[in-house]
Amino acid sequence: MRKEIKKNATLELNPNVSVDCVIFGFDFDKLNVLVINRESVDGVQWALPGNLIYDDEHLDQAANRVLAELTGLKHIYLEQIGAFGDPNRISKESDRSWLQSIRAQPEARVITVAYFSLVKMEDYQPQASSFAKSAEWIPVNEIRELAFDHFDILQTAKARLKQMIKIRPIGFNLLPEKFTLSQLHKLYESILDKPLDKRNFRRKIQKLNIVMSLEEKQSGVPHKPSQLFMFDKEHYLLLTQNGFDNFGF
Amino acid sequence: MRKEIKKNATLELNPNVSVDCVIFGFDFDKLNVLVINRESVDGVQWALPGNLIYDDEHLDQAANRVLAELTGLKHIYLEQIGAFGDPNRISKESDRSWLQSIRAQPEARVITVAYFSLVKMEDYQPQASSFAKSAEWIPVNEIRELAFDHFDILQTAKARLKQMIKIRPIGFNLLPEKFTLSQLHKLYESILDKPLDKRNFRRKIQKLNIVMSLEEKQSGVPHKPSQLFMFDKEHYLLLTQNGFDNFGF
DNA sequence: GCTCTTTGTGTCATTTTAACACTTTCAAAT
DNA sequence: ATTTGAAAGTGTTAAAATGACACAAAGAGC
Repeated sequence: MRKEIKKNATLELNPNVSVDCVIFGFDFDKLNVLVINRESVDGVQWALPGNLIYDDEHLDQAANRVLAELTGLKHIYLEQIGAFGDPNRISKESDRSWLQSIRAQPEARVITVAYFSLVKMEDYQPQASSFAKSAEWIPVNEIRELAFDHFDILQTAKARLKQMIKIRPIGFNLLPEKFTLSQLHKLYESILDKPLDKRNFRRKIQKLNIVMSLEEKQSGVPHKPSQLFMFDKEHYLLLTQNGFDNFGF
Repeated sequence: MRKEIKKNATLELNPNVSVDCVIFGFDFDKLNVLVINRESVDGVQWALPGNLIYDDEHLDQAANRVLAELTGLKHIYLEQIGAFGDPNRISKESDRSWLQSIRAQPEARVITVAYFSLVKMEDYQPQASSFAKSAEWIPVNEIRELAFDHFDILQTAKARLKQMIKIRPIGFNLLPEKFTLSQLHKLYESILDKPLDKRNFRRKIQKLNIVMSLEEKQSGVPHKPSQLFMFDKEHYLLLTQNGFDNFGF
């Protein structure tokens, strides 16, 4: 027997299963990811927010709890990416020594279940929170290395996001409630990682009827102020009822 | 400490992590799934082939091993669907009692990592193998219940398959090397669960250049014999190099 | 040679796509 | 007041893709 059977396992960590979260944000220019940093011998090392689950906890709940504990972000919809479980995932020495310092069983085989989400960066400024020292937005394209297998997880998350945005209007989660078509345009270009013709993009979005234009314009900008739009959830739901699941980008 | 730390964990099962496999087959008429059956108090109960992983084993390897052990199927490409881990997944009494009979720690919290694959049914006839008594093809649409959370897993696998076939030519894995366009057509209809116009379907497939027609026809059929085709991998790879990832169904 | 069954094929009207450039509006600077 | 810079906003056209639709051809079995 490898572990004792407890009838009441509440509040007991499961040493074999963790969750990690890939949180994307958009600064109107490029995609960012929320990472936490830890000190290591050779400087700062970034990691995705993640930790072991409790034995009686739903995976989805665990992801939400861990994210909140490490970054303060609460009540966001996390979607599962998949499980990552290379038995040799702890290959770097810095990972090993860090685990020694935080885990009761640093040598245990861990498989991790990864989640991703898209949030409005304006809603979450790590600088302003009590977690300021540990959580940080980093442009996705600048990341070269992360702890454990987190870099792999990030790549998978990017690919999944790219796939998903062609199928569901998740992009709107990255923008404020009121946004301009240019912002939306830039967002799609960032995620799909290719240029999209401005006029064709606008035409397509407007034809789909998934945005509604407000009576309001940008102000204070040193150029022609843009019309503001909102995501039109109702029209989108109508679309899906006819089996719509392809935005055609 | 919940379990002892072993330096050499080889051949030791990890009580918290299992894998389950959803294997789809196509009988030229409808989709089928490979299930194993177990005896229970109230008759026969079907389950997906699955079991605990070893502590030092890659998840993907574990899935292949378990599948081979339970069904004899080897060397097939399994793609991960995701992790399923409701702490209450063992809700049915029959599940509980079955676990008692096969697991060292029947009460342990298990999260399972699900995989799916598509195979040619002709390549695998459970009746003919030594596993005949336990493995069986069942039409997907006739399945109403499975052990544990396997029914959920199956639904997720179906949805994933539907998504995937619009993006990658995985359907060909379900057909023999030489097939007719009608078979391919029926396959797409089965997976997408909607009728597709025959002529438009054929036009699209042929325009994409992903099938090549052979010099060979069906024979022995009591009607006009059909041209045989093969999947044209080379042309498909060319397509992907231009970023092609949408078959437009 | 008749019947049954499935294969295989073409057109047309409509919609969608991709490519492409110039004017408008505002704030800031002069 | 005028200029400048910067992004917003807008339309046409040719080519391609889509969806709807019906009948002749080929073989096996009787």
